[in-house]
Amino acid sequence: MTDTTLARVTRRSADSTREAILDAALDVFSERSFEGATTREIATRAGVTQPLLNYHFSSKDELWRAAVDRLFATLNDALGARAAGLRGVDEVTTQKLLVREFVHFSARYPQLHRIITAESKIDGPRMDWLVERHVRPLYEATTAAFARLTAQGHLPAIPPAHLYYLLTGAAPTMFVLAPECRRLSGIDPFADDVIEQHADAVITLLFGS
Amino acid sequence: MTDTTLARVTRRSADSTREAILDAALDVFSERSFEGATTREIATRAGVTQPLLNYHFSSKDELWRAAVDRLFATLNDALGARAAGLRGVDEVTTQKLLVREFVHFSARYPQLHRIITAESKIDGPRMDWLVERHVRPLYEATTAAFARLTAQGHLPAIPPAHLYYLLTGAAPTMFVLAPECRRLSGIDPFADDVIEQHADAVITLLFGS
DNA sequence: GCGCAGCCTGATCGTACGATCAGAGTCTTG
DNA sequence: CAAGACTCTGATCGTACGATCAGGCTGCGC
Repeated sequence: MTDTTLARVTRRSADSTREAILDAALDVFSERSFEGATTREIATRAGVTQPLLNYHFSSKDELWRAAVDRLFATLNDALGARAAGLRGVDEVTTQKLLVREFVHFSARYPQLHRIITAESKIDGPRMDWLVERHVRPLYEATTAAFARLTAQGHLPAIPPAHLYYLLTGAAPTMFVLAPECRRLSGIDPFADDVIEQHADAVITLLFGS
Repeated sequence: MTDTTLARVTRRSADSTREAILDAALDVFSERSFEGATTREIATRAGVTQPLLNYHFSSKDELWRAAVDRLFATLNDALGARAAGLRGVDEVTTQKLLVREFVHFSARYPQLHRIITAESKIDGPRMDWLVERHVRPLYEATTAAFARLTAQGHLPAIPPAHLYYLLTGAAPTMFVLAPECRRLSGIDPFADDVIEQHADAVITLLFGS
């Protein structure tokens, strides 16, 4: 038992270091973009030394991919769990609640949209990877649902691709620009009631109620 | 006359160099963010050598400010001219057309939102400058108009600050993520009819028609 | 047409970047 | 308890950054 415990402690220590690095990497990459982020700042925020990043991840590029992978896994878990709990519910209600979940996730992890925005500006290899590996599945599922809802008259007659970019623009921007928002309006976008109000607003805009 | 002409030619040559540098700077800053943009790449795109940037602009920081100043001047000119042409028209129609103008501007200069997004992520000195100098006047004017239209029942009952971030998120995102959009949907967001369709969509969402 | 001011370039400065490497410390295994 | 693997650090590599500086070129004013 002693051995197992100690083994666990050791392994957990290494794993928690990896997690701390990924947390810090996600923050710094989302704040400074890939080129502007420095491995030294990520290391400092994670409370480790800079060469350790190259020990756990072979390069800055791979660290970025690992951080993004984990973020999208969290998103897919959240949306998947929400959808699983709504089995049998009609599609309009389901989609409204999924949009609400998406707004909440955007508030919890504004890094998602910061990173997508930063990378999608240029047609680089990281954008290739990001779009094909993570964004496309979400895009296909979302636009398919939008097309069905529009056909049923539950959404305005707007092409699905446009609706997709209206949603992915409208939902997270207040949280992505949170420092600006606080300064301009005095509102803290991350307050629970503000998040809820924003989700209401997005749903009202899209579904009309 | 010869003297004047020649003097003008000389001066215009220098001015056009400045303009070329500002054009390139706007592109590179918007693509790579401030830290990720290199003065060498800006110089290359402008067709000049790198030290020339420090000749015309004292530092990378000041070059950034000059490029942003010019961009916001263009935006304010566009919105001002549109509003001036609508004197006497009722406010609902005016605001719809201003939103349309804003969508068109976002398509013409996606750099605006790329830069705002990049800088507003962190509370740095450039964000201070950007918000107080350029964003706040637009925010105040927009939210004031939204409050009036909501009171008159022309906009859904959503707090003006939320409406502001819904608009500034929904309108430009398709153009900001243009490379991604092309890849995901095959649609070129910068095609004239797509821009028009997107403007229609934004207005439909906000005003319900 | 000569000198001078304005526009621009090549060379180079100090600094900070990502990455590498040898080795220290720690814990498991035999 | 000795050997070895895993985790982590300090020192340092070559490179690319922003900025500076001395000097060349062009074209106008005297």
